[in-house]
Formats: sequence, C-alpha cells, structure tokens
Amino acid sequence: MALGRPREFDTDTALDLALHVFWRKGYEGASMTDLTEAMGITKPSLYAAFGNKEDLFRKALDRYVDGPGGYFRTGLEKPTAREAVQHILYESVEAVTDPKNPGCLAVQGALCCGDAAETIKQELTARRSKSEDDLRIRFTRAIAEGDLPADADAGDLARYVSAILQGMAVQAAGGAPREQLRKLADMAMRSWPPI
Amino acid sequence: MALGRPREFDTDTALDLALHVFWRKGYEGASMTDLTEAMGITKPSLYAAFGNKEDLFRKALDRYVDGPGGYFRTGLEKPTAREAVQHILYESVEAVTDPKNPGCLAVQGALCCGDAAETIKQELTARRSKSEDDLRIRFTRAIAEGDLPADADAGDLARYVSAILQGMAVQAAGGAPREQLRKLADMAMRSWPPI
DNA sequence: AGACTTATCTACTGAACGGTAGAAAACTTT
DNA sequence: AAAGTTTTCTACCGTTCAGTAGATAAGTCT
Repeated sequence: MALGRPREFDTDTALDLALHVFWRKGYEGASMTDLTEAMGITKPSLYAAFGNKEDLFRKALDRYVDGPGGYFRTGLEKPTAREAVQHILYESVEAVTDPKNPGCLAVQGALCCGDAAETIKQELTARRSKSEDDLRIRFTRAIAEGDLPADADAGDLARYVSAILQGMAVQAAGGAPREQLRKLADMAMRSWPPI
Repeated sequence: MALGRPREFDTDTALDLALHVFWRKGYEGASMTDLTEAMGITKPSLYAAFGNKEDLFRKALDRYVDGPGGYFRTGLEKPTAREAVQHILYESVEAVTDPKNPGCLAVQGALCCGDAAETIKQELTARRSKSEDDLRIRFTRAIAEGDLPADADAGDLARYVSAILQGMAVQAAGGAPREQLRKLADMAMRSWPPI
C-alpha cells in the first residue's frame, strides 16, 4: 500500500485547523484562502484530500462532536437527569467562552447564510435537532426511573435545555463573559426541573 | 421645494421590502441584486436613496424595532414584571414563527458572518445588549416596587429572559413549530421568577 | 532502471460580489 | 423656453469567491 507520492501534511491536524477557522468565521465567512492559509496547504491539496468546501465542513463537524463537543455525550451518561443537565450546561459555558474555541459551531453556522449554504443550514439544523432528541430520550428514561416527576414532558424539557444552550451560544457570540453565563446556568439549575 | 426629478418609488415601502429580504437571508446572504429585485429599483437608485448596503441595513433595522419588533417596548410598559415577560415571550413566539417574518432579525444577522460584516455584527450585538439592559432596568424597578423578590438579581433575570428569547429564535430558524415554542414559553413562565 | 500512482505547485477559470461613471430623462425654477 | 437639480438607466469597475488544468515532484511497484 501507500502508493504514489506521500501526503506531506496530517489530515487530522489539518482538519482541526480548518475546524477552528469555521468556528471563528462560520461556514460562509471562512473563505478557501482563509482555510488553506490556516491549514498550511494549497487549494489543490485541500480539494484532493477533502473534496469541496461543504465536504470539508462536514468532516470538521464530525471532528467537533467527537472532540470539543464531547461533553454533550458525556453529560447524557450521568446517572441522573439533573446531573446530566448540570454537566452539559456548565461544560457548555466553558466551551463557548473558551477563547480557543470562539463560539458554538452548531449555532454559529446555523443562521444568516446565503442560498449557497442552504444544505449546510439543513445539516446544522438536523444536528441540533438530533441533540435535542438525545436529551428527550434521556429525560424519558429519567421519568421512567422516577428521577424526574411523572407528569413532566420530556420533549418540553429537552426543548427548554436546548433553548438555554442556544441562548448561551448567542450571548457568548456577543462577548458575554464566562462569569455571566455561569450565573445563567446557575439560575437554570436552581429551578430545575421547571415543571 | 422638491427640486429635480421626483423619486418614482416610496422609500418607506422600499425599506420594508429590503427588511424582509434581510430577514429571510441575513445581512451577508442578501445580495444587492436580491435587494434591488425585491425592491423593484435599480442599484444606482438604491445607492442614491440609502447610501451603501450597511446604511440600508441599519435603516431597515430601525424600521424593524418600530414595526414588527415593537412588542418588546410594549411589553416593558406592562404594570408588572411578570406581565412584561409574559407579553414579550408570547409575542416573540408569534413574531419568530410568523411565515411573513421568517426569524428574528437580531439573531439572524448576528452570527456566521465574514470579515466584511464585522461592524454589522457589532451593531446587532449592541442592540441585543440594549434590549437586555432595558429588561434589567425594568426588573430593577420591579424589585423596588416589591413586584419581584428583594433578593432577585435584575441582571441575571434579564440575561435569563434574553437567553430564552434567543434560544427561541434559533429554534424557529430550525423550523420549530409555533406550538412547541408556546410550550417553551409556558415552561419559562411556570417557573418565573427562577430565583 | 523504468512504469505507475498520487501529491504538490503555479496559474488560471467563470461567476458573483459591492459599488460607480456617465448619459439621458423628468421635474422646478427663473 | 432655458437653466438647474435630482433620479433613473445601462454598462461597467476591480475584487473576491469556489473550484480546476496541467505540469512537476516524490514516492512504490515490477
């Protein structure tokens, strides 16, 4: 194997670099020039390795959920719904206010896009919807386990937590300091579950 | 007065048409061609009447807060903090899920923008921050009037309501139906104030 | 060594972007 | 009617966009 000239860059680290550009500028805001300069490769190399811009973005997204976005899955595995929400909320605060990870990728690219980014918009919407569904399933289990009140609506609770997370992402994009978002998480936790 | 050739279009209705294009596509997503076609005028006419794209967007924004976004100010004038929040939340649900007003302009344009839109991003951030501050001032008054608990933090509450509103806007952009957002507002109201 | 395969490079598309020049048209004023 | 002012139009500007052609370089295979 390994026929032909060997690749001179590591695709995974290049993908990480691309991820950070998309993170900072959004899908449409990140030009191919921005990306190639950050990744340290030329455009033909990028196209040969990753396809087109859309493919690159999807691959970067996958890397996001397995890397910096991993706290979400970790949170779902906590023993109680309360601990799950707490973990996800507070880790999300750290993530969206981390100067190395400026903003939430899922929200960042979700809005304000032109016609060309329609499919990207759908992809991000689908991923957000998937996260909300994961929450709903977790809450359904919690209700069955007596961990949440029997008359709670798992879907409503999932939507509520999602809204808080998305609101935090918007506020972080507006420059809200970590301390303020922590207090927002505090408040959401104090009245949890908001039946 | 009224020297020279008279303008053949009405600037206010043209601004409304522009507003809807920005609403649907965001600041960067709306091209000058999109705008002129929707407004029914040519590019030089647009530039002569409104300046450049950025000026046009700001004028459309002003028209937004005085028109479709007017429910916010109306809400602030309600006699109690609870009624204010209730009014703003439910009217916001109607606004962001109105098929004629697809999304929240303030959130729509706030993210995912390239370098060119940096000043627009700042403008939108400033306006969102202003709204949050209006809420904070209203809550401060409510605390003084005994309308909210004395140990409540007006700033935290304002941030909380803002987060819910922004979360709703993101979910609406993702196609969430009106019914679901109403239930989200219900939930936020049920645990109000979340001290 | 030589054939084969793949990566890398410079240089370039065509299209879309925001914005404008310059002439003609439509009005008020004198 | 002529001068002055402003709008409107077609046609264009330079720039940037995502994406590519074609030559060359660097490896592995027989």
